Amino acid sequence: MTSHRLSRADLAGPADRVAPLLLGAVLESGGPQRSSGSVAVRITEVEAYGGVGVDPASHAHRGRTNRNATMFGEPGHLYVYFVYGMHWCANVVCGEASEASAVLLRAGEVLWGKEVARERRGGPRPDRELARGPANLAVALGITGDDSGLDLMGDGSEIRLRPRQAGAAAPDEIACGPRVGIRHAADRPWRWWIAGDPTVSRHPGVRIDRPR
DNA sequence: GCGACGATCTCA
DNA sequence: GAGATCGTCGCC
Repeated sequence: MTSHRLSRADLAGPADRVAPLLLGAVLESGGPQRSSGSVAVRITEVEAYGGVGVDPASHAHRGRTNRNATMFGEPGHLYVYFVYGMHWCANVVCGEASEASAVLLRAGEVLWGKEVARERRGGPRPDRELARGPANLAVALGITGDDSGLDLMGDGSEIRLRPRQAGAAAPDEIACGPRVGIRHAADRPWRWWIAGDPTVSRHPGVRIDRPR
């Protein structure tokens, strides 16, 4: 246990180095800690996305646009984008400002605020599924496009990022593999997750589709 | 201005 | 295996 806040400097490294550091970190949304309405998620699965020109799978690959503008800003800010006409996905901006890299938060374990999260997910659901998958994680935390650009490192921020506790998610418990759902640079092993954690969205080689 | 497609999820 | 559903971006 530590009161050390994850610093902006910690996030200023390259996405593929920052990403595994975020495993075990806690993202909290809403009012004061553990007050009603507040939801906290321990991050269990992430993906790194590089910046301009270096990562064909990244939104920033072709340069700055209106949508990805937040990625070009300070590390430690929240980048939220809309996909498939219905889902929001949350990222932590990292790297040096203007580098435009980010870490997609793919899954987490809801630590508190489970009932709020369950309501937002729209009905009865096992705890481990409350924030499993990037779109579901955003729903559980109540994150939408309105939150894009928020400073996650600010004490008074609506959404806050806290470092993982000492000892949690030790390196030998971290697994990595290819990113999910992308076409370009699909072989780059830039997805990290906490090995064996039931809240991770997909495990390699494990079929999660229901059998027909 | 238009059209194709996507860092997904759910149900069958 | 496919549908839901719409903002974004590249290209005409």
